[in-house]
Amino acid sequence: MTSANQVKKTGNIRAKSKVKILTAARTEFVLQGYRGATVQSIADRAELPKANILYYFKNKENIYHAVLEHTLEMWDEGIGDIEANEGPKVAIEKFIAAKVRMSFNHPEASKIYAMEIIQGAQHLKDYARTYQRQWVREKAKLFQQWIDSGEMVNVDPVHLIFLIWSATQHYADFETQILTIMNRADFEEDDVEQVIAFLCDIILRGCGLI
Amino acid sequence: MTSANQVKKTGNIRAKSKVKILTAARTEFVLQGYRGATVQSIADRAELPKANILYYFKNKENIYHAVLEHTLEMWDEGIGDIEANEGPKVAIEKFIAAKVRMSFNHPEASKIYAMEIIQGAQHLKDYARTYQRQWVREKAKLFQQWIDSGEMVNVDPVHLIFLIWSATQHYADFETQILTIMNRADFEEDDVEQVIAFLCDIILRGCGLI
DNA sequence: TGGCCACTTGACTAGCTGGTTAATAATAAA
DNA sequence: TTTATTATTAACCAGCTAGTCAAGTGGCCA
Repeated sequence: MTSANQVKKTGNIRAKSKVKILTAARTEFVLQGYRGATVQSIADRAELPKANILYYFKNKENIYHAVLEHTLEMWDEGIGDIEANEGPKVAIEKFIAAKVRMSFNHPEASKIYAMEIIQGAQHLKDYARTYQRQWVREKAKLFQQWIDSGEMVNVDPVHLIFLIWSATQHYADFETQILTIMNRADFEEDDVEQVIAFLCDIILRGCGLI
Repeated sequence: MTSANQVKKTGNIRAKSKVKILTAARTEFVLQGYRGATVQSIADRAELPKANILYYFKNKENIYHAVLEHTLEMWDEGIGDIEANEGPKVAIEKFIAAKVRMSFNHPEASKIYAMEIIQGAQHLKDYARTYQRQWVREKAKLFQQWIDSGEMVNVDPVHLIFLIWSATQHYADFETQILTIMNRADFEEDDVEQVIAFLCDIILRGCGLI
């Protein structure tokens, strides 16, 4: 009741400020890391006084948790879904395309997630981890069925999932390196589709699906 | 002359202390990031007083640079060499094997490097970047020749290099996630060879080399 | 033995950090 | 308008930060 009223009364200012802060915080955490991003630097980027930041989030860790939670939601959506009834070829194609698009559209989300894992997933909740384990097991079982029925070559399904994750996320996480090597300032529209085409081509052939 | 004398006279203490410090610093930078790793925390891990750390390295940035330089050397060695006269199959096999072994044997080096790139390669020297660009161009040309001579399928050589980098480094950088999903505490001897076999299998087939 | 010089280290400091407070302003409800 | 709630922000603080310094220790060569 109270909270419902609050949403109606003050939801606008609250919601807008929170978005502003979280957007600034996300960038700052990517650029400087958890410890390197200061409340002041987030405030500067959000163009708000520091005390205002701490009015909406009671401390720095809270800001980070909010950013991380949002990131996990995106990861969850972007992971796509490997559906059983489509057969391996279409399923893998869809999966790769979804993950590549995620990487190009939301590189910051991928970067935050990557840094969190690299540093030992200290802030990641247990449920997020066990959830992933279940997801991988479930999808691996699906791949195994396709292998058993001879629809695809015998490759380790779990490592196949790792391969697709790494290859697709790489374009977000290592953006800087890739752009340097390709001698470009930014990615362009075409790049996304080109990467999808390349990865589908080589991985599908690798799975004996071409 | 002076420096040569210094090496003879005091090289042992100096060298030993520096190694001790850099080892502690590498771990601390991976765990906490650049800003999160404090000189005090490095000192504690190295079991030396803080002032002693700053006797050997004049400031924190210097420590980080030394760690980064060492990391780049390893990356350089571990990158293996793609040799022209061996043909694509053997060349790719060797390349994959070298990079996977690097990831399993020196995950911290890979992690430091990854974090540096993700955060925008702020500390990476220009020469390191242009060097990599040249390396990729050179090797891409080699792949292109194999493609032109019909020895392998027509896939984008630059993206192929990215694919191999990402897939191999993933086992170092995302160690935590992979172990969680595989429900294991540590990697074992067999894992290395299994990963090499998996990646060679799928990528070589993807390149039309099996 | 004595003297030189690399090394060691406790004590110190200026500046920044996350976080609090209290006084004020804006907004909305009555 | 009056009143209650939410939002804003300057000023402040205790603790930590990187880095300095100066007084000392210990090894090595003549």
